Amino acid sequence: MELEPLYKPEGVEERWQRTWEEERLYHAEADDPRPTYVIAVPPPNVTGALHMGHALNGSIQDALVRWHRMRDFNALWQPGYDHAGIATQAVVERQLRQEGTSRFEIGREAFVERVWEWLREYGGVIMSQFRRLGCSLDYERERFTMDDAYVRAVMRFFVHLYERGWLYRDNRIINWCIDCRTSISDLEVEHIDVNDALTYARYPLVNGEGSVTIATVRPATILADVAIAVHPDDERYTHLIGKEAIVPVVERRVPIIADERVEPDFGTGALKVTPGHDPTDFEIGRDHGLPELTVIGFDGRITGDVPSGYEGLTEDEAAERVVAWLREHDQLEKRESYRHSVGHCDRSGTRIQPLVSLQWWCDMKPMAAPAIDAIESGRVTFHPPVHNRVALDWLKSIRPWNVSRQLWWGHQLPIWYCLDGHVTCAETEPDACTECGKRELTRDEDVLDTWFSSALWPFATLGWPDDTPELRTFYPGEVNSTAREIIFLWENRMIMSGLELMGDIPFHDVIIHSTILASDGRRMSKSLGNGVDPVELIEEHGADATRYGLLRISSTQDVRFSPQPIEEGRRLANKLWNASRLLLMSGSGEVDERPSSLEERWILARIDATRAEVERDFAEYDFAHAADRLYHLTFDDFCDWYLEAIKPRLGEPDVQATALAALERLLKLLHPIMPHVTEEIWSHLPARNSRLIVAPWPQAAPDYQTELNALDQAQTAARIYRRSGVRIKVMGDSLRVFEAVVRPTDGRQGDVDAERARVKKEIERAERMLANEKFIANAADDAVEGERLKLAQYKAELDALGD
RNA sequence: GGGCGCGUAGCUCAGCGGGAGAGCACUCGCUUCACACGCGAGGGGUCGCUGGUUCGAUCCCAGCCGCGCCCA
Repeated sequence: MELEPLYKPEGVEERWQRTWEEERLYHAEADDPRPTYVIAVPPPNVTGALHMGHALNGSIQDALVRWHRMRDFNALWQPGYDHAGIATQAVVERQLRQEGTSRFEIGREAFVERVWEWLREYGGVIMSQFRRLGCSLDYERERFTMDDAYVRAVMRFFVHLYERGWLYRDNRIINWCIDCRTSISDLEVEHIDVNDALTYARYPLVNGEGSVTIATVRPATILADVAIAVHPDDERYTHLIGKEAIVPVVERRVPIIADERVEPDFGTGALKVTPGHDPTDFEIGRDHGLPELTVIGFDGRITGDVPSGYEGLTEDEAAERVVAWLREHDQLEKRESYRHSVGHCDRSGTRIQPLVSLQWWCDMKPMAAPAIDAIESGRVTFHPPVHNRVALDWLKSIRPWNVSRQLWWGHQLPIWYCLDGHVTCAETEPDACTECGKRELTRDEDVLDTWFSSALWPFATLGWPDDTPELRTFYPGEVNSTAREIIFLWENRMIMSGLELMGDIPFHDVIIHSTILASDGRRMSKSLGNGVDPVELIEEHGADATRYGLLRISSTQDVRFSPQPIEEGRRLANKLWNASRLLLMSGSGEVDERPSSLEERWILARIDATRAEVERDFAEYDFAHAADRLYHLTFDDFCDWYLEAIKPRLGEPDVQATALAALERLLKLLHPIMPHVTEEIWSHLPARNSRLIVAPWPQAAPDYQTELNALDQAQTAARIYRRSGVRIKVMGDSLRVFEAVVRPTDGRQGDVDAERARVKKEIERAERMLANEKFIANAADDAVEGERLKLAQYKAELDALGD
């Protein structure tokens, strides 16, 4: 058989990817009677390209899916995309801008059509990149959150929540992004430290009784002040509670109130209350029945009932004018520099403008309660387990969710208003107002938060709300795997919606994988330009090597990217390839376990022990250790010991057959991590007409377990000989293995005394420990036993050195 | 402000109560008929610092010093 001495993944990998998909080996059927194993891929953004997080997460999920497929599960890995409302709309709006037009000029219908056009041309590249990584997603089942069927599920969900009374329209404070021109949820706000100025302003008390000084980072919002608040226990201000102060510039009389949310240590301890433009102030305002004035509009400019000259200014311009006013009126106490954390839009990076706006809100508390119970009872478990608490903390302090977005791309709210302002909520366009029967209805212009639809992913992709065979077979799934920042955005919401709509959790285990940082220790980001493109890694090293390398570093903590583990994967693929070459080129015709010698029983025992360990690793989602074990099994045990030991007998049919059987076991263990090279080698095995991807995972082989230490003598002899040239006494099979592997040369003179001295030192150490009465008395039994065992081994070694 | 995590070999990281590990890098020796993307040998670490618990601490506890993340 002719095989290249260097394994080249290019071509081979694509060929198997095509074959697997064409032979529908990725596909799962709903009427398959076997137990199911289901993972729904976290739907990537339809506009995006594969990044390192996707690649790692894909490697993790594919390893699990392939492993279960081999273990005879009906394994479904559900693919698809979300529509990424803000991101997609932004891309198309930019295109329109370049054409000199805008969405407002072409209108909503034409705009949405443009988005679809854009998606047809440029959208959805990630699935082809997942294919190139070897991910065995069931591509026939690709779903999109804007599919007609999916839209229907979203509408059903909305109406369901509305009928439950959990959806309501209210003027509340929102996170407004001036660039995206929409509200965003709390979770899409990123807090960044910025340098600001803290302005101390004196507010005179009514009736000339002095003044109270407040500190603010946003002087422009003084225009919307409606109160001064102090902490009820703050003795400096107790005498002021109940009195009134006069807001600068606008000369408004406002009450001085007491509220525990005021931080006495911040600034002067007196807080200007601006419910219209600050989340905490908004809460205080609601509790105290204060008005909610807004003076900054959706364009970020001053608006509303403000003194002349302010309207139309930017916030900074207005702030300057306010400060000038304070200075002129001797009400400016001081300004000092101040560094603090400020909310920014995580898409555009723009500073968030909190403002009060009429939006649709979802009361999350009723849905959070069952989700809390699911996690606390262990029905849903996060891995690593620290994240259980992270998820629970968020659920327990959950706040109303602003679900409407001022966009055109997405799921338009199924809400219609009649001329009298009555609200009709229906899955499809109603004929008339349900309250007054008027037939003239206007649909709410807003669309839903993208995550509102993503929350339905584990069951909407399976056909919900219809009662489909897929839904009955594949829900609930087993696992969801994602990045840390997605815990609240997605995992918690899927758990909530699954429990609410399906009456069951969507999955049992949530894997939170590590974040792969750039080599400088910072997050990979487009703006920093420090990212590494996984597609380039695949092209350079192969998908197998990339998968191996990513899994190898997928520890529980964040890890800096380095190409070394991927190169390690490439070497592993090459090693495996060459080990197979050796066996295949020796002209074997059979694959059968017929172990007759020490080293044959030993390698089968080693492979089987590793099988058990890898199973445990996979079950614990510890892919780094699984990869490491398989690397050392291949290099050290299989190649350096077993293959070297049998080389002199490779011409014997039984030896060949056993070796191929051992190789077959090894290939199976490696397949979930390195599917391509293993399938390629598998295809070269004699009489092969099946595929490794669906080959049965090796069964436990208890027969071999007794041989795990069989090579100890030969290995000890090899270690000593290679280091010092000293040959110790070895007999029987061990001697034969020693000679085959080490190939000792005659006449090499070793320093026996030095070796004896080294072993004696070890013996002394062990004897010293065992002579310590407190050690014997206090240490665990197996610790003591371990020392006795080591002592015995060293004594035997000394004996073999010819004492 | 609240919470979580991390500081172990030059680099990237395992280990987390009983003799300091892996891969890469480095040094030396091998073109041995599967593989030089290989084989063998080796150098290199007061396991952030200071205390404490323990027969025994890289591992547990407390404090400190650095670094990072999440939430508000």
